[in-house]
Amino acid sequence: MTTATSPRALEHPPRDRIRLEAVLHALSDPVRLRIVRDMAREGTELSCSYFDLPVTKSTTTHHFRVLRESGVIQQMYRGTAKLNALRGEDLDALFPGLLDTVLAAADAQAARTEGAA
Amino acid sequence: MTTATSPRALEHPPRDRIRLEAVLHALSDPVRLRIVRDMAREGTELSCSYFDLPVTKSTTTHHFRVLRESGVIQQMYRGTAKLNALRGEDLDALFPGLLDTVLAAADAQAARTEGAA
DNA sequence: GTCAAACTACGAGGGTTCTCGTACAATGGG
DNA sequence: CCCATTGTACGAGAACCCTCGTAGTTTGAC
Repeated sequence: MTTATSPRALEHPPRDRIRLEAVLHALSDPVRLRIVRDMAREGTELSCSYFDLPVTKSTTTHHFRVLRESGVIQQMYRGTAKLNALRGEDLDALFPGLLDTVLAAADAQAARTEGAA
Repeated sequence: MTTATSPRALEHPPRDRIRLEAVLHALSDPVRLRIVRDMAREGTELSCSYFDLPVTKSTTTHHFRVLRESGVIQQMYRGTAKLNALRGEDLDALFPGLLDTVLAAADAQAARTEGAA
């Protein structure tokens, strides 16, 4: 039984322990990069079930955990759902422009591959 | 026996086959990120033996191959040495600003960790 | 209390990665 | 030709990662 104030706690790295290598690794997986792109496009907190990913729910949980433990996203429970948000401020303070540049690169690559289809 | 024009050929992905995920993955390893930072700092072609890495030569060869096959660097033989250069133009054409942003992020992180020492 | 929805935990399989040691090839100098 | 230098190839071990299925937990609705 957990305390009433934080029913289910989730471990997040503090800002000063976010490592660039871990962020790059988190973003180097196609499924996770897609998740991050979706989150950036919507701009608001999204539940895990919002995403229509080509993997099972178990694998989805795994990817969200990698994103959280690397410091890319923040997660919090709300009822049975789990809300996800990009840690844009933290990332921009540590690595200015990195997230935006990667997102732009992903958009550019998507435009190229879609255009070739 | 190879042709005289290209004594030892090395496979490089053409520009349009460089994938963002592969680039991010290549940069997500500490040893490789360090190699890329050194290359960017020197700005000129460097031989593999220039780098003083905390791994054996075999492992060094492995990391340079990952960098080459992901499209981050270009390699060519020159005598017994092998010269390495960043594919800055290709990367910038595909993913504008990505390399510089990652390098700046790596510098920022290095400054923080060194400052704390 | 019962039930469905949302997500997690655990374990496992299969693949990839990082690392190394040893043995080998290619080049250039004496 | 002999040899030092530079890097490669191959194999192997340990670790990690992505994926899944099954079973379980937490929450909110009825």
